[in-house]
Amino acid sequence: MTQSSGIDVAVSTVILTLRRTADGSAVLALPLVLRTREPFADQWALPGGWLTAAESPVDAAARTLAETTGLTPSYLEQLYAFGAVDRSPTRVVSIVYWALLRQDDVDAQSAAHRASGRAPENVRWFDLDELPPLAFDHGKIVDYALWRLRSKVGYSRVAHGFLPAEFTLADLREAYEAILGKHLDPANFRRQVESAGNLLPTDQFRTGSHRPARLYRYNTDVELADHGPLGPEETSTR
Amino acid sequence: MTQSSGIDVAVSTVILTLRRTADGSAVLALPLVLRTREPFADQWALPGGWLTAAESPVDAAARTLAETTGLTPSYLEQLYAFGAVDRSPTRVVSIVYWALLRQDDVDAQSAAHRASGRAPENVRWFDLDELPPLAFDHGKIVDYALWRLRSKVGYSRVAHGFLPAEFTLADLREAYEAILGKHLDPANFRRQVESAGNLLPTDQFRTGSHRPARLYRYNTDVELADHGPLGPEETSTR
DNA sequence: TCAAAAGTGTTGCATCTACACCCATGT
DNA sequence: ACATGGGTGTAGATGCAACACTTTTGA
Repeated sequence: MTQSSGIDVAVSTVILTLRRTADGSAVLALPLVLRTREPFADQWALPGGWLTAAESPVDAAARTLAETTGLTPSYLEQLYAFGAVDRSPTRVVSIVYWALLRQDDVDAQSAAHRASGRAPENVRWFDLDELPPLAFDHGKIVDYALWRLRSKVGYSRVAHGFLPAEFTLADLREAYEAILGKHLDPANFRRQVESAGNLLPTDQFRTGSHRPARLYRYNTDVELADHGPLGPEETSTR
Repeated sequence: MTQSSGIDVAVSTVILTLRRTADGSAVLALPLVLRTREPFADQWALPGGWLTAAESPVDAAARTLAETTGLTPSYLEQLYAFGAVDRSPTRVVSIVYWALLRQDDVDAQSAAHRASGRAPENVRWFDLDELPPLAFDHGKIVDYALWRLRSKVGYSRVAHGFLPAEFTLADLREAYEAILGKHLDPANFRRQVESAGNLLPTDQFRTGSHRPARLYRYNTDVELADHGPLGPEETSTR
């Protein structure tokens, strides 16, 4: 016997990464799924699925994320539980997560998909400034995820979730600039992140353009984000 | 036909207020409900109930809050959706809210209950430092609610949710001190809240002790808290 | 007149911002 | 050699913590 009969529980995820554009700049991008059935057939929606009896919401988010992109996120956190009565023709409560993917992971996976010819047909990546109209209340949900990302980038290390293991300060600054949508002073940016103490300088340098830039790693002793007393069971970082 | 069969959706709320202790200081307090049936019979738990098909989660939170305390909250916001498989013997996803009640509202309601003799038998208010062991994962949930309150008091006006319409700066500072658990410099506190521009001075003064203190009101043009792009449908303030 | 809280002034320290400047490399 | 991004130095503005000080009331 169920106590809240007639209410289904779904899990969806706003999956964000940085895409390198043709002109060399970086923009936020996310994958959407083309719906094949009603309601909202033939419209784009966030990846997700029903919560099953045997898995926790965060596991369901990771599972549907893997099914959509073939990848494991570098950051995954609950965003909000949406449950307005009229948000879907049937009564659905959606527990929504937001995730960050590493740029290089996405590139590798895209290349593998192209090579094998087995890329999922109904999944497409969209730049954030070219989003189509979304099914359900998913447009509002994406806005909220971006707001959370922008709020959190100021006081935590979430921006690192977009970058590979080793990166230059210019890479990191570019991620911040793409998230915040404004330019940052390279000199001041350097001092800020250095004094935060989360970065470990390596002996490697990236060459190729002009003066070589030192490569840094994360100090993995420090968590990617402060998630309060909930701990890593509820907010996964890699 | 349900898609996520066997999963029930519950709504619970961490309801916080400031209690005036015998020695004149202020402490955080919250109401708990003594469970009458299994699981966790005879243990204290957060107020709540099942989400019904016809109401949104925030409405359900406001409803169960009214049933428990007879009151309307001055602040109500979603905290987190808890859904670990093993958090209850049956599969339950709990959408948890946190709410603030005005001190004077609680006092008035308590007096009314005492006068009428109809106070709910199985509801009791506990000071935060004297909480009993809680049912389910509700102890962890209370910890998280406190963490959110303490994080949010720094950059928003949530502390005002504890106070009546007119209050002195000492009242407001006392609320901050109870939330943060430390003393604040009265001079610097005054300058901070004055420069924030959220307070409207009145012509009234509170007399009785020593030098009379000016009474202030909230500037209701400014929302109690910045809740991002979700808007007041999802986060209610009064 | 004295204790205590209300309210104001001031100083010093830390941080942020803007921008000038030097460094090292590919072309 | 020079353009370009990497990296350092520094002066001014801003914000905050600490604390001395004045004001106003009740007792």
